[in-house]
Amino acid sequence: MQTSNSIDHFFRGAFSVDIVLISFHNQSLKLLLQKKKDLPIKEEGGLPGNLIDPNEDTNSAIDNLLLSLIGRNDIYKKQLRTFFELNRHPLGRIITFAYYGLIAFEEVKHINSPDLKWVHVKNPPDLSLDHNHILEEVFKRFQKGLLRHPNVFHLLPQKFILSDIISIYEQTFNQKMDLPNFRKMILKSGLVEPLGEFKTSEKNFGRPAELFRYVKSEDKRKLKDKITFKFYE
Amino acid sequence: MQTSNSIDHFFRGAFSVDIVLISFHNQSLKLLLQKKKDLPIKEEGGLPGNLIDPNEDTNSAIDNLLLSLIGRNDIYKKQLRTFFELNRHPLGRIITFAYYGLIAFEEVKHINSPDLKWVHVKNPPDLSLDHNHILEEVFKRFQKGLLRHPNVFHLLPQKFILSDIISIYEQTFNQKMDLPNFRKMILKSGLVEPLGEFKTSEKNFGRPAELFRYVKSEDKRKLKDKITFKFYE
DNA sequence: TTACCTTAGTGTATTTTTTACACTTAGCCT
DNA sequence: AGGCTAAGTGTAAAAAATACACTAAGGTAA
Repeated sequence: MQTSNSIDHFFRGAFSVDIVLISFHNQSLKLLLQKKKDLPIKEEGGLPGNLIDPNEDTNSAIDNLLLSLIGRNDIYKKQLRTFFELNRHPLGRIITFAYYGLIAFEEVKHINSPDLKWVHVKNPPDLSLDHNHILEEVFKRFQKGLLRHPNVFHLLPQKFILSDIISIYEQTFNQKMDLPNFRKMILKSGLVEPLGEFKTSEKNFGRPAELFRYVKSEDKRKLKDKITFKFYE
Repeated sequence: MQTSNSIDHFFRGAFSVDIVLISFHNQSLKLLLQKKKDLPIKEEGGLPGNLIDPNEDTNSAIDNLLLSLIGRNDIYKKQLRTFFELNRHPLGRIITFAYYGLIAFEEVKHINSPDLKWVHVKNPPDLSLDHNHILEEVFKRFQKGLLRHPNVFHLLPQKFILSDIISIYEQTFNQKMDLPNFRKMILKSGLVEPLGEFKTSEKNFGRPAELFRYVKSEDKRKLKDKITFKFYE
């Protein structure tokens, strides 16, 4: 601790928010990237982000960022951790709050800015600053989230088919799942409800799949410790 | 984003580290508190902490803090999250990195500073700033850690008895555990090894318990998804 | 010495959950 | 009609979690 006349010395840091926005489209997990012109950065851009005004609340900073990106901020989002390495930013000591957000692609498919681009989450280009590192870390948390919480549903439209869920899990964890057993599990969990409507696949073959909707459980607490997907191999 | 001539505006924040240091002594979970004189604070003190120099790495800040508190920094510790509410600190915008550390009591029982005090972790006094809130959050993470990782062992001496483990879990989760089944579980996990030595309880009655030691598993990865203690009632 | 209290530790039968995998169904295509 | 594909059902076996009776090793007190 310092005496009060040197205390100003400590107030020389800045904050930012960055978001890993994930969506699911065409059977693949997407990530939103943004080109930035006003920083010494790589061509491809990086994670969307903004500096935070010292008088601005962090939550309002992420809300404003989302608003500017996709026109809304009522999506599923979560602050994951802070990146604070001393030299992560060329402008000085900037620590960043990394968020991730999940959104159904149909909600954002209209956005059309030359600065924004969806890429496959599993092989992103070189990103600016330490954003590849941030992405990596956040992706791990995304994985954990999928294992312990009913987060998939934020990536799916209102009406979805069970094999979309399976597809997301298989992609996220790079593993094949056993269809019959997954089905029983998800059905037994009470998280989904069949709608009696069916949908033929885009490829136009195979048995049409039934559509389901997500049922929010009254008892989230129980859920958290109950949902434990397990994979083999 | 701002133009470069106004960028200084953003560099007005400070950082600190705070630690929730937990130990286990006399069948109860303890927490280390520190009295601070140089801040507008409550009598009882708060979590031990320090401001971080803008040029100092966060990890080195926590290491130095630990060194000053207990004379060593090679203990189990983990950065949990950042607390960043706008008005959490009267001196200005200070965000804090909250760590927790686990240590066997015998390693720290010698420390004897008038500023430091161990209290029962479950009913702490009023702490300065938002430290009660931080403690609450960190304690939740401590609980999760106990469920998913072999963290108990950091609270125990080299040689311990199985009922100490049980005691820690029962206290942490406020629940009675089934001794016989717990035993099978922990034994099957391969995390402990019997030493053939025995210890009569302090109360001097009941069958003497066997001493065990912790065996670090080669395969931590498997552990993480394997250990899932469950409680009843 | 014996009866009895306390805590440590074992054994086992039952229930529940997980896993493996064969089989059926519903569509389209040729 | 036969074959392909993907959706969906059924079931049996294996593994894990749970309940709980019982044995063991001390101490204390009559």
